[in-house]
Amino acid sequence: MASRQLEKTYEPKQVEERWYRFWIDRGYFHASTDRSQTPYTIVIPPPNVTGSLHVGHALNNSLQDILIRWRRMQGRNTLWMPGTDHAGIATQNVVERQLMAEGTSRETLGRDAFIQRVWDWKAQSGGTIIQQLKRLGASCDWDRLRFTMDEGLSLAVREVFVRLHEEGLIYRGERLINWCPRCLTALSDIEVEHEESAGKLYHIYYRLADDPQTKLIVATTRPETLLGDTAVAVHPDDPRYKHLIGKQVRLPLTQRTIPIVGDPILVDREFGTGAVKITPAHDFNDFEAGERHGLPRLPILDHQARLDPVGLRAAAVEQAVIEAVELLRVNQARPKIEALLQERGLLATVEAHKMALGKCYRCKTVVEPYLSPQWFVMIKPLAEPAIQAVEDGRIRLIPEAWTNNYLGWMRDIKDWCISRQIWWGHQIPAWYCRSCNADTILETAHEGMATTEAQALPKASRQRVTILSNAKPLVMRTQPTNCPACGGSNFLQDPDVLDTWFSSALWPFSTLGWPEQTPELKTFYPTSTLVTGLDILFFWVARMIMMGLKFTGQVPFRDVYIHALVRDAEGQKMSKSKGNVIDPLSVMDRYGTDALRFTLASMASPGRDIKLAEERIEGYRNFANKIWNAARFILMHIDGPRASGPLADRSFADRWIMSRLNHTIRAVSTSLEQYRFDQAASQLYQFIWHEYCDWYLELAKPSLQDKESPEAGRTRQTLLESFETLLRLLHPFMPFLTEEVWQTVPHEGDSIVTQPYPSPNPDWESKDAEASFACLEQFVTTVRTGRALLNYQPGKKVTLYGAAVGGEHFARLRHLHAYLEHLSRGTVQLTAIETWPTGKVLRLASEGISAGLAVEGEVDLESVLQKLQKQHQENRQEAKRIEGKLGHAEFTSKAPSEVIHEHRERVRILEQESRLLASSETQLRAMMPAKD
RNA sequence: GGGCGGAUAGCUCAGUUGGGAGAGCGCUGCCCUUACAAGGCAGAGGUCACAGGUUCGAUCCCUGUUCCGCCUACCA
Repeated sequence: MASRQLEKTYEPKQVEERWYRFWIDRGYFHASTDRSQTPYTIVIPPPNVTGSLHVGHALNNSLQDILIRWRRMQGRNTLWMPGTDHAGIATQNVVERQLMAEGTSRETLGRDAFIQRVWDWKAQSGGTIIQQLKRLGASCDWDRLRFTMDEGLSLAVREVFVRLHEEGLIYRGERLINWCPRCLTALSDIEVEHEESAGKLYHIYYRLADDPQTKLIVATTRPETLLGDTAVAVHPDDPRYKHLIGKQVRLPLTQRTIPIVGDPILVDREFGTGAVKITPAHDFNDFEAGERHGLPRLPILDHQARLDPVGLRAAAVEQAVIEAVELLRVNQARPKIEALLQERGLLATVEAHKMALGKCYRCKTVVEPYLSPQWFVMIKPLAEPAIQAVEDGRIRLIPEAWTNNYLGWMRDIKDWCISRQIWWGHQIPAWYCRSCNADTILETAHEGMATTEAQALPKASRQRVTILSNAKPLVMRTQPTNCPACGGSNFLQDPDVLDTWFSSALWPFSTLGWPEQTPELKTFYPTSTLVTGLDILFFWVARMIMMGLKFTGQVPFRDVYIHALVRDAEGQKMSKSKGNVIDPLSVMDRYGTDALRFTLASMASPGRDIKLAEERIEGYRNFANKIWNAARFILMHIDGPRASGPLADRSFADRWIMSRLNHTIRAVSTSLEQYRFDQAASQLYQFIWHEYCDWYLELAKPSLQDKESPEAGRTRQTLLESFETLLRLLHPFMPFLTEEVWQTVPHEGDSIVTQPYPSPNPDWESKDAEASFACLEQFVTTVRTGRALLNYQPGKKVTLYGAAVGGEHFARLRHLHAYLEHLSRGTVQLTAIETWPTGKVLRLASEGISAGLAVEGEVDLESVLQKLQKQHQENRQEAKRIEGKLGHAEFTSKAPSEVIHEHRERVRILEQESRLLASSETQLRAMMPAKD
């Protein structure tokens, strides 16, 4: 029966969807707790449910899929746990935009209806990225798909919250936190991005209260906040100012006087004027300085970062000033304040000043330090074991260079603000008894509410609830029925939700059923490897380690592979606004999924960002096509008997390719074990294209094409055996192509997905065949160079001569005589150089192998001669260099003997080549018409 | 300010017990040779950023300099 024939080019689109469905239908990706094989587990970094696949996802998930498919083929019980993240702020924004387009708002809908809207949205659009991951070939166990807001995961969140609270590791308090005045919520420290920007440094006069002639100059970048100053600090050892400590200054634009305090921590004597204003309600350092000196906090900004009239009045700001700046945003108020100071002659100088501005990582709005009651995780006790786990190697970061980064951050970690003033997310499981907290729960819709805490709530919210920091929460797994203090049953649940990363931190065990001790948890936890980008090392990885250790007593994963960031071809970060985004979906459409995956793998070098250019993808598309065509060739020649038998009985070509295949299997396996996806990819590429296709298939042709050949049966056997094996070796990288091709060639089993991954076989190794190949390659390449020089047509039969330095190489050439004639397309005479004709032969040499080509017809002898001369010159230079080294007594006495021997051998070969080239030149000259 | 990484062919990057500088893409020439023009064959192209040091010998190890990234930080 004739084998199936393939189309001339590989068309990925036609095969990808078909095979993916086949794999899913057969349940190949499903992990089971019943299997006895060693588990291998990866939990996916859950993409935002609002997300759609970008090239960073493509990289991240391609690498995970390579690992998972590799381990699955190795026979491990593999689980790749998929899922998505509810992405609090991002998702809420998406749905709010929809509402806005409909002319409504979440406030109009109310909390419950709004949350229902988000769920509706998720049901309709939240599966986008999951479908896209499937297109990428991701072999996740989709039966186990999880979402951070699922019931089970939410249960885990409440459990963790309650337990941490019971241990005193979660607390509520009024602190300065980072506040985004656009998202109207608190952010954790790491959600603030610092960006250098040009600002101004204002020097302002503060007059002494009892001696207005004496002025202190205070430097600030934020003059508008002076309205909330409660002190001025100088260094206690500063001779310029220390006598002023304890005195009062008049605070400009207000009716207040404030003290001068000495503070060695806050004040840097070298900077500015050496005198600094203290605004405890609007600056982190000042907050701490305020604590040290017992200063009051006067908030003067509202939740939208506008100058708040209530706060300004409370700060005794002059009425005229209030009228000038009230309800202006900070950046609008600043010039007004500057002008007012100028008018009154209180502005000394203004100079340009570079500073790092904190911005919201989601919306890039400048964040404000903002005083409000929030929930925090006391992090030091959790960080300590997480540091230990990495220090003692229970968790390995790869590349290792990130370890110090991690440790440094963990050792200096600050308490984690986990409450967010949004609706979409895990609402904090804390309830307040209304009767016991009658004084601390404020429920007015009053616009100009005076307290700072009231301002923490979105202004637009009609049902304003403010829970003061001294309210008494009941933290419980479920809503309490009766107040333990008063027996009352009227409760208010804390309106805040948790930071999305709080639930993500539980991902490796919450997805496996924790807090239940499920079979899944017992089988698959701790997980094996986490694959992630550096950008969420602190957001996610560090927190998973802390929570995993705290609640399971085990590390959540053993290896953390940190991959690079994908940039555009110019090295710019990809962003929609720059328009330099490479869309992986479009890439898959045009070049095929396998080409994209292989490209990303090949560029995943450790410690370096990936600059992705489309030409690279095209190159690997061509690679896929090359394999496709190799398959076509094989299918054309496969019909006929196959003779299996010991490798020793097979041809030189067969033994050589099996030896190289074995070498490649070993190399690829080692690379994968070390997470060197780039190396593995290039080893595969090199072997398949430049050894298997370029040489082996050519070497195999004579026996395949000759019906009489006694070799044919054995060659067909090797051809198939090697090809089927390399398909399996390649499968984790190019799953679709390999399945498609594998199904057309003879094989055992239903799918390549579940076939064993190749392992090295020492019987395949043949040093002898590899040594022979080196001789063959030298000879053939040299002949080809000569043919190109002489401008011979590729098909032209040529008379050739061959020789070698050393009997061993010469014997190998003799043994390979038929191959030499086939590949160099000519008749080859292997005899000592001395016996070659003395005229009309172009003599060339390389690495001790010599080749002669009969010169016939019209030939541009001049250019051939030039080429020879150049080569000869290089030869002499190299020989001189090496002889120079050998001439130094220090070298010959100190260098290892192998090195010296190697040098001598090289000189010997160079000498031989030199003689050959010289005689070749002489001959060429003799053939050329004499000049003049 | 602190920390980390990088600088190798036109471009993107490999390159460990220190000993003849590599790949892919691009470029040049020849070729539609019955698997593949998304291809074949051949070729050109490098003071391995700079300056010192260690060594018989340095792209590799050490020191310093310059430039470029990234992370991190409260210099008002």
